[in-house]
Amino acid sequence: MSGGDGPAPLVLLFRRDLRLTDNPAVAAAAASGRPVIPLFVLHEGEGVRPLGGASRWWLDKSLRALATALEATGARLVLRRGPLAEAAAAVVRGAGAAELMFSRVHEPAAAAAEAEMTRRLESAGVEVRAFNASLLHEPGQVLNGQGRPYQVFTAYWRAARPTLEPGRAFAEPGRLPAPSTWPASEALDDWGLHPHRPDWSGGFAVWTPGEAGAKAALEAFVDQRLADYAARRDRLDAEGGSRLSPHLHWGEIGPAQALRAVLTAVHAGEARGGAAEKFLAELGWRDFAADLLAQHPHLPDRNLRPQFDRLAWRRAPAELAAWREGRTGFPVVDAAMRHLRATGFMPNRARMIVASFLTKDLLIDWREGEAWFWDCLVDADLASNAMNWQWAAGSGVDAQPFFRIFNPSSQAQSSDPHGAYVRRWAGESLAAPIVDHAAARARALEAMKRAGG
DNA sequence: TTTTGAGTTGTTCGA
DNA sequence: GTCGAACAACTCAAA
Repeated sequence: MSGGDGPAPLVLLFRRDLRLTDNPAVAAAAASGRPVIPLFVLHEGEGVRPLGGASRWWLDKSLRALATALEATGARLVLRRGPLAEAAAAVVRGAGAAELMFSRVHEPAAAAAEAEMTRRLESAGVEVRAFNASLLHEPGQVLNGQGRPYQVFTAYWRAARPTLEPGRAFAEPGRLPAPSTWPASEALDDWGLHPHRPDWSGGFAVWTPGEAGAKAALEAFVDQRLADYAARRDRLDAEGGSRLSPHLHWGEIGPAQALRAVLTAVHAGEARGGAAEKFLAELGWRDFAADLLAQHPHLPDRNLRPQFDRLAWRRAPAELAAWREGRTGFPVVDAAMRHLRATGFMPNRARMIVASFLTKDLLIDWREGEAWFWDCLVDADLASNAMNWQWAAGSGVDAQPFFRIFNPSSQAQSSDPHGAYVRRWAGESLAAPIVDHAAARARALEAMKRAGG
């Protein structure tokens, strides 16, 4: 504590929790009685994968929304770049802060950076408190009878689901006491998060990043689509998904808030338990992916099943480019890939179709697809993206039988029976098919049999 | 330790 | 057109 003019300030470090409502770190900071200095660090350091383009676009808007919301509390959002530990320590030191609070990011590299930051601050006599604002269950929390982490979702969820309760939301902050002087902040415009030359983000206007947009999205989902969720989420022509994934990724809304909203709707008789359970299981998949990534730090870049290391993936740059750009000649694949580029999003069912097409029909390494999704998706999430690509390729822990290869035509027939989705996103000029599905299927089966044998 | 049942999302073929 | 079986083998989780 410095001087005689009140308590030393507290640094409130925002991570993947860009919200004020139901945020444990924000609530704790507000209750501390200390002046609060909100900080966001754009973490650039070793082992940390740079954000993809769509994620950068989203973060730009979300930080602006957070800064505005903080202004209403009398606070300012301080922006810094650099390795997390250095940037946070510099702000703490400069402000003479006595405490730092943050909500954990559970990815291995991020967790390591947080541990380094914590070590450093604590050795300088600064109190550090960490919270969970982004998962219903943190990695390592759900264990089987042997005390070991689960490797398959169904068993994981059987154990995790019964422990979920609506719980109480953390209080919103009122006015946050301001420090006598504010640390210098970088200018968001200087970070260049919004794309330029070219600005490809015109179609992203369908999104409203930030806490207000997240709350509106949750409300619209619960009111309008939850009741039919289980059936319609697999329809490409119905927009039956929750569309919450990017908001959840950046923590503009927490999974606990979604859980409460959904259970409340069921309780009020606005939706059946079955639809709610289907959605809750999707929240469970987020937790499960984070758990798997913590268990297997190489999930994003190494086959979980080692026999896949022997698989003879094809190097086919022209076909990879055709896939990326939606020029494969398979209407549903091309529609989905164009949808992705235009809006930064693709429905879950479409993701499975294009992932199966890349890894089976084209026999191209799933890591190529993972990288493209990482760059293009507004909800790009290291754990979920990697887990799902490995699942689609068959190289993951919770693997499907390798002969389970999607047929683009029958998938289109069941998920887009009237062709509305295809017309919307790939209405004009479809190329001739770049592969024959039956032959490609046989090729993939043969290659996978050889690698697995 | 051994056994047993099961595993997000599928496709094809033949009766 | 509809239906059920076959498509491999393996790993995981629990009893």
